[in-house]
Amino acid sequence: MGRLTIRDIAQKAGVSPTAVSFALNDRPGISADTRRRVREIADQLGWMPNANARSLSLARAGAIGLYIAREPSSYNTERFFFNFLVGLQETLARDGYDVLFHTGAGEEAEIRTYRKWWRERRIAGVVLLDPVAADPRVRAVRDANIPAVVVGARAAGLSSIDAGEARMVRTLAEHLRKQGAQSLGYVCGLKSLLHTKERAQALREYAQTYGLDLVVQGGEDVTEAAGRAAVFEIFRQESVEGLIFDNETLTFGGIAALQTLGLQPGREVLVCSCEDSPICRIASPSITVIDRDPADLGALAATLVLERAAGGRARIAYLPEGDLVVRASTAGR
Amino acid sequence: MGRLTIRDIAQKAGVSPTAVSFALNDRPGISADTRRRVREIADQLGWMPNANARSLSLARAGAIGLYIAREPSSYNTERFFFNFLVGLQETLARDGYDVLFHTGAGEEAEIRTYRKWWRERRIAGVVLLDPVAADPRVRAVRDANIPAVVVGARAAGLSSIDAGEARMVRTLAEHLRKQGAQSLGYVCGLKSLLHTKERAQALREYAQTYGLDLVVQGGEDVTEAAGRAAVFEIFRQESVEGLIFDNETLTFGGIAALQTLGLQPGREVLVCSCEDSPICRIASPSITVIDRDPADLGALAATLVLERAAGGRARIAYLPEGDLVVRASTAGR
DNA sequence: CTGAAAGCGCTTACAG
DNA sequence: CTGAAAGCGCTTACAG
Repeated sequence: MGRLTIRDIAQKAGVSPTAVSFALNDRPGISADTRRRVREIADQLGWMPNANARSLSLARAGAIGLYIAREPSSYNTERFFFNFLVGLQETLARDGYDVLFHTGAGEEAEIRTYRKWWRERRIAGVVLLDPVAADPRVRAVRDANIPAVVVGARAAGLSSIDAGEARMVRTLAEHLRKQGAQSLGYVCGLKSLLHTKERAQALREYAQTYGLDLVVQGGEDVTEAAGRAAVFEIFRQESVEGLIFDNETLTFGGIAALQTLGLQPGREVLVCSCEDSPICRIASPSITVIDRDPADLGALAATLVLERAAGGRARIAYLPEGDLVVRASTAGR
Repeated sequence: MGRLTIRDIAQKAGVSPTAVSFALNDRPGISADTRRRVREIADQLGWMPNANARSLSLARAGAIGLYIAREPSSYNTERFFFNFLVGLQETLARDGYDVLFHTGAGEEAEIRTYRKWWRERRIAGVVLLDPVAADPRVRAVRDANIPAVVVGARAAGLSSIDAGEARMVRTLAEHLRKQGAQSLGYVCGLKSLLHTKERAQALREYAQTYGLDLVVQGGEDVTEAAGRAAVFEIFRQESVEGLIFDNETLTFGGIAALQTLGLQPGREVLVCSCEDSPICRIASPSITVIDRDPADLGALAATLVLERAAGGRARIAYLPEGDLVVRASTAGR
């Protein structure tokens, strides 16, 4: 049974390969009886269509590309990427698509990879993560006509997901203010990322509206060392009463810094994170967060990119707002 | 240029498609001049071989399957799976292979998926994670003749990786004993997993050799709640001086429990984890661990499965021993 | 309702 | 050194 093909089934059923193909693909023009017989034989023999032959005939690529162009240090702790990948994969699978997943060095390699995948007819589209200003990837995929969805930024001609960054940090800032913080610090991860800029901008507007002080720090890295350094830097200049961190890794670095400075997180300085993770529940103090499952974002990205690959118009989708989960780190002053 | 093929290049170069194929694949029988001209035209036109046509012709599957059959709760915090995946992918890529990655429900679905992938000629082999006793997957892949590597257990006829579990927990136990612990607790994750059994067995032997007390707890789950519950259970029965946790998630749950019990981790009770993660560095107390990068394990798995897929004999590989990283959580009694 | 034939884009013996 | 032909395993107009 090494090389089981449609011909073998045809022979055994006493019909032509064409008939087998039609029967197995539920196309009209086959008698119910023949259809059933063919099906039974195929099942019994354990036949499954050769994926390459099928894709070649149909001129259909069976995967969506996902390329993560970050240093390992920046996804070591964050649960984001893996959960995103899982959500993406599971939703793609419902339509019979797989994810073609690579990690590697920056932008140029990423663009080269997309082009290669596309020309080799391996992908039906791509999902772009971590958009930056004037993102060269956007132009590259548009020029190459690769269906794409951008996660977290709009781009003319491509589908995109608005993850509600501004709204999210506003929710956190509002919470901190109501808990008594009159001055805020925002510790960001990579300032080249658009979502970082959006968050900073939204916080500036919020601070202005309510007459709060705001200082923005960090932006070079997403390690805990970066979080720690940012907090030291903030408190070298002035004393803030509430801190917002881009993710859990930065948050834990920041908390360590506060403790070194002799400031009690959760009372003297309120702390919250834009990214949840189980570790935020069990840390002490436990961390106030916005609860969004990256898998939902991945699922939404899957839906959008498949729509686009199927010829649908580019559109913007909105990620539902996450819940504010209040924990000990913002217990109050 | 929508559908660029070998014929187009042939036409432009004034040779036959055969010649193009030979030139591009570095096969003998083509003049150096023709070869160069064909290459130039292909590059200039941006031609890349259609992956499906190529695989179909060569009867070569271009991917290795990886299926993770765990609940999301058990990979949320652990960095293991994602880092393993990255290491696997990067090493496979060097030989032009991709990883076909799925997550999903248990055993039966996993086996069904392997069979399907194999019959569809999508994979050249599989990597089996989380082996259990009398693992039905081992039999399934062996019966189906699917080249496979088992990560963490030996299986006749399949390649496997010995990750040195026994040695690792012995190193930790030795460290705890030297820091003054006379009684040990081992908090395991899923007791169905073989590596859990190996660790427990090695610890029992070690305890016997040195006349230490040993209690084994947990085994139902790998959440922080499970870690907490296990520690409460241990101290309800007796008082141990050193604790070994299967991973960082359990560790943090256990630390929370110790604090609730009024026991100071790192002094009254020494704590260490079999799995490192950046969070272990910045927690307080920071956690003593064995430092092994799951990406290395993934890379080794890639090497083994490709060897096997290429017709090599099944063999056992040994993961190099990780370093003991001593931190505050075992400062001493 | 069914079959013979061509095609998807490659690779590879087989003649020249 | 080079080309015409067959084949990989499917799908799909096109005749009957």
